[in-house]
Formats: sequence, C-alpha cells, structure tokens
Amino acid sequence: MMSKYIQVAEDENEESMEVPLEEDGTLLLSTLNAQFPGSCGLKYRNPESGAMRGIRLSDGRLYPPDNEWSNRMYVAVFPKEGNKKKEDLAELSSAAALRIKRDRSIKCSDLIVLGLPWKSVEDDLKKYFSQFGELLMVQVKKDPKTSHSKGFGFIRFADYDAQVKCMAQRHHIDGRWCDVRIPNSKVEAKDNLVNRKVFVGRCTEEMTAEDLRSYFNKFGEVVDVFIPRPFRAFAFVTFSDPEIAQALCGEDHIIKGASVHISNAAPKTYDKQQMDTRKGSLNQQAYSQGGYTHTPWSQGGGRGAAQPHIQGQVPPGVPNNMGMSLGAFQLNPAMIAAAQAMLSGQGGWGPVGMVNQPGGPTPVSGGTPLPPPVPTAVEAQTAQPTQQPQPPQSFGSIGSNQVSTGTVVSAGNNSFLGWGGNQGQEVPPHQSTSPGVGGWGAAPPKQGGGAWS
DNA sequence: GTTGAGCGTT
Repeated sequence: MMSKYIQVAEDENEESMEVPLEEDGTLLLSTLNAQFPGSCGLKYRNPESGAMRGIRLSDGRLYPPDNEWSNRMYVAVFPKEGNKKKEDLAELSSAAALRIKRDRSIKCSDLIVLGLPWKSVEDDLKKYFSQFGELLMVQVKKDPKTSHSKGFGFIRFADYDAQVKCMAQRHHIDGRWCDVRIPNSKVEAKDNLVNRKVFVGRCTEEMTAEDLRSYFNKFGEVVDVFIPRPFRAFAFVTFSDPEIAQALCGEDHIIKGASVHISNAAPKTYDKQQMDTRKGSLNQQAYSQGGYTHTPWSQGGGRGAAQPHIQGQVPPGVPNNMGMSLGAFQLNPAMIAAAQAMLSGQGGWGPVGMVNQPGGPTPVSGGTPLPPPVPTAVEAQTAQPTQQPQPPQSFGSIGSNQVSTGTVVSAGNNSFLGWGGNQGQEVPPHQSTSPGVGGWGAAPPKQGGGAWS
C-alpha cells in the first residue's frame, strides 16, 4: 500500500514536509520543485550502510526505492555548488538560492575602493566593477549633510574569483586611479588567529614543539606551535585552516603515550566585564609571572577578581594542588600564576592583557625581563575575543521601507533575489526575514536616489 | 563652490 504523501526535508536536520505523490506512486520532480525550489532529486539514508541512497529519476519522475516509499524521511538534493551557472541562479529563489548564494560568496568580503573621483556615484562603480563579476553591493560614502562623496566606497562581489581578479589590479575610474582593498575592519577577522589556533591541554614535558607539529600535521598544515616556558602542561597549535582547528576542538588525542585535550584557543563568550578586569592589576601580576590568559574552561566559573586559591577550579591540563596530579610533576609559580590568571575569568589567549590596547598593561620595556609574551604581536592583537568574526546580519532593513539606496544587491536586471531590479521597492516579506545571509550594508534610509535608479 | 589619505552614521 502506497502512502499518498512522503516526508521530504531540505536537510536531514530540518523539519520535513509532506509532498504529494502521483497516482502511480511516483513523485514528480516538478512537485518536489514546487516545495523545494532548485532541488534536482531525492535521497534518503540507508540504515544498513549508513550512507545516503539516491532516488531514481527518470523523465521527471522520482521512483520509490524497491517500489516502496515507506515511512522514511527523504532529503531533497540540490545542485552542487559550481554546477550552477549564474544565470540559473537568478531563476532560483527561496532557501535553495540563499544557500547557493551564500556558498558562492562565503569567502568574499566587502572591499573598499579608495581614491574615487568626487563625482563618481554608485552607478558608476556598478558599471565599472561589473566587469569582474556579479556585484552584491556598491556604496559610495558620502557626507550625510551635503551628500558629497567622500572619495571612497565599498563593493562586494558574489564570487570570490571576481574579488581576486578585481584586487589584482588598479582601477581607472572616471579619470582617477583607484585601489581596491580589504577594509581594515575586516583584516583582523580574516586572519583571525583565534579560529586557527587550538589549545592543547595535558601536555607532558616530553612533548617537543616538533612532536606536536608532526603529530598535528596529519590533520592539516600546522603553521605554528607554541609551548610556554617554563613548562605549563599546555601548548598552542596553529593551523593554516580554521576548519581543521575547529574540527579538532573537544577531542582527546594520544601523543607520546599521553592523552592531550584539544580545545578552542578563544572563549566562546565575551564579557565586557571580564575584559575590563583583564586590563587591571591581575594582568600585571600574571604578566610579571610570564602568565598567559586563557579561559576555554572558565565559563560558568572562575570569573571576577583574582582568586587566592585555585582549588577545585583548575583548568584541564593544569594540575591542581589537590589529588594525585600533584605528584605527576612539579608545580611551579608560573603555573600557579597562569592558572590564577585563567581562573580570573580573562578572555582569550595571548599575553596577559592586550599590549596594544589602550588602558591595558604595558609591556615592560625596561627592568623586569619578561618571557616572550606570544609568538607574534599579530597574535596578541588577533587573539582578542572582540574580534571574532561577526555573524552575517539579516536583511531585515532591506525588506522594510528602509530599502536602501546606494546598496546594490544584484547586478544587472536579473535580480538574484528579486531586489536588484527595482530599487527602492519593497521586497517580498519572505526575503526580508531571511536570516543569516548577507547583510551587506543597508544604506542610510535618508539618502535619496539609489545607485540603480 | 575647496580636498586626495583614509576605512563603513545602520
């Protein structure tokens, strides 16, 4: 007995939807497409093999596996990234389009265009930069009062290769040479070391940097290994690929017969209070001891002012002064200082306090010799929790009557999501509420005359 | 009504 509907979801973890079958028990691809725009097939997880199994498609009909759809959940299949042409993308809508679009532009960032002629307007930029690829956004920064150009602007491409092409050269725009660069505000986030660096706890003294490097190189290119001296039972390993680093977090690995624990080099949450505390005397203390600060384990405990004791709140990898770990190796003052510093709830790795932060502890420039705070100054800066990449903003304002002028969301007339063609018009509601995609610059509501009008 | 290194009123 055939069921008249089958359960289909966009993803295994997503909520499923009932999709109607035909009389003959097949599912029309067109029916599937109606609910899952852009989908090209179906699959389901085979419980025996654990693998996904594809559904036969012939002449626009999807056929039940072994003649029985059964009660299982099916997952819509979408074209792989790259198999789609830009033109085709314009026809897609909804979640499928958003997903592909997001994938395509995942590596793109806003680019600043410097040296624009005063007279250049957003439409000029759009015309010029479209030669490199589809544009998602164009802005010319203006004085809000006079609306005169400030001589620079921002653009964003849909495709990373367009961005690369564009940045590979200078640009002659309306009689002036202009430069396109990654904005300073994005640079830190881009090579945010925190995301690429892991904390390796429970290290033994036998583990050399080379040991760690060769071990972790199995997972991905290791670009740095740092072992604080004197020995403190932890280390940092930095990968070139943040994905690798993140994937390893939470795992235990055996190195030289010992179990090490890998965790994020940055706290997941950032607390202004903690940051302020960090800038205080605590850091001085820890710094003077060569202490590092780090709080991957400190969530939910050990925050606030300096704690006189570290009992019961010793981070993993740092032996406490109770129990058997005391005998494992010697506690030294630096370790205690490090633990104290960590437990004081300071966020982020790096030298204690941000040496480049105003108000932070100043690195001692004379007198007290200090151990090398961090491998590089860049790390010190990028280790700040405040500089975690920002999640994309929603398109909220675009869908409202604040529709931005001066903000391009699509090049040409085949507006990808439907906002490109008619600027200033209202966008369908389902687009205005789409979360987590894009978020490139809703321009000031006051500015009149959009780039595309 | 001017200007020419920079860094984005959300």
